[in-house]
Amino acid sequence: MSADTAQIEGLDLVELLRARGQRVTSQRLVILRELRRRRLHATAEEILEAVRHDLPGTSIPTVYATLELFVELGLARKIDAGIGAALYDGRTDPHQHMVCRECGRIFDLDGEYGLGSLVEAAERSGFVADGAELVIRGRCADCARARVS
Amino acid sequence: MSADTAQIEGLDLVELLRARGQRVTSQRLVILRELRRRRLHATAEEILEAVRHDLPGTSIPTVYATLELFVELGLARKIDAGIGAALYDGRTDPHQHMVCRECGRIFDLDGEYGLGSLVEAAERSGFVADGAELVIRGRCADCARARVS
DNA sequence: ATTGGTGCAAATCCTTTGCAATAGC
DNA sequence: GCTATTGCAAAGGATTTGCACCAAT
Repeated sequence: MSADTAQIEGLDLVELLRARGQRVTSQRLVILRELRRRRLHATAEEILEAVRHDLPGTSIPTVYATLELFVELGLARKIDAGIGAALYDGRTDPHQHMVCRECGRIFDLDGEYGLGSLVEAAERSGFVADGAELVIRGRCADCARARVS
Repeated sequence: MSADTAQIEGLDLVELLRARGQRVTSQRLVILRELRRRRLHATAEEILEAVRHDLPGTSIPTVYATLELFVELGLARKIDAGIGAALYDGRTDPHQHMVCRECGRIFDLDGEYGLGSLVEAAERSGFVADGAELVIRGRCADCARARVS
């Protein structure tokens, strides 16, 4: 992997890895770039597919390991949307998710709103929270419209 | 299955099934009773284990089908806690869940708190919500204590 | 008598593991 | 050179499917 690729594409990642004494590999750089390029959340399989062009021969265990590493590093979120596979999300700012029961698409819901008070209630019970993930289910605007007409 | 079992154990279930033209089977009655007896949420496998005494020969596909039916009927909630298996919860009143990253136990968090405003925000975007499930992750009181000392 | 439910076995899907080869440090 | 990472193949675990039999209506 060339030095300039690292400098252009994955500055924070390189720093984080160095700080932990972990290695900077092309798989890690390319997978992070792909994750960030997407607007929508992706499954490990989708990332593998997308990355195949730049990194032929990449394997699915590597994709899983890399995505889990990113979650640990705070570079990604793992979303359990209740569709078969886990989704990985390059957005790390506070936002939640809406899953359409009909078309299966997943939408972002920006902002924190009242989530804080639930987490506070959790902490009042002695639980030390370090993450909260809300999944709202229902029908997306498109599917709701189609159903009425 | 005897008539009185149905009357004692599963009144609402019987009515719901009749209304939909579905059959009242001993599996459905026993699995619902078991789900309601538990305080903690159970996996399909745990329900199967617990039900084996009253219903020898019950199969895991039946347990899954029955639990999914209950979710559809509003008699149970399915919780995707991010531990391998799905959990089924006989409590249907509003409450959320806390998952301990260390011991893996799952705790109830009662009340609605601010969840409503997030769901309202979802609806403002055109999404028609019919369910919301929050999973808070972190360390439970016991594990947090053990770690400090 | 009909046909919806069930049990069984096997398939499928997602994710993880073991191990030899490779590449980053 | 040392050892973390990788790729491969295979295992593992959860859930679903296909189909013949049974039991509720």
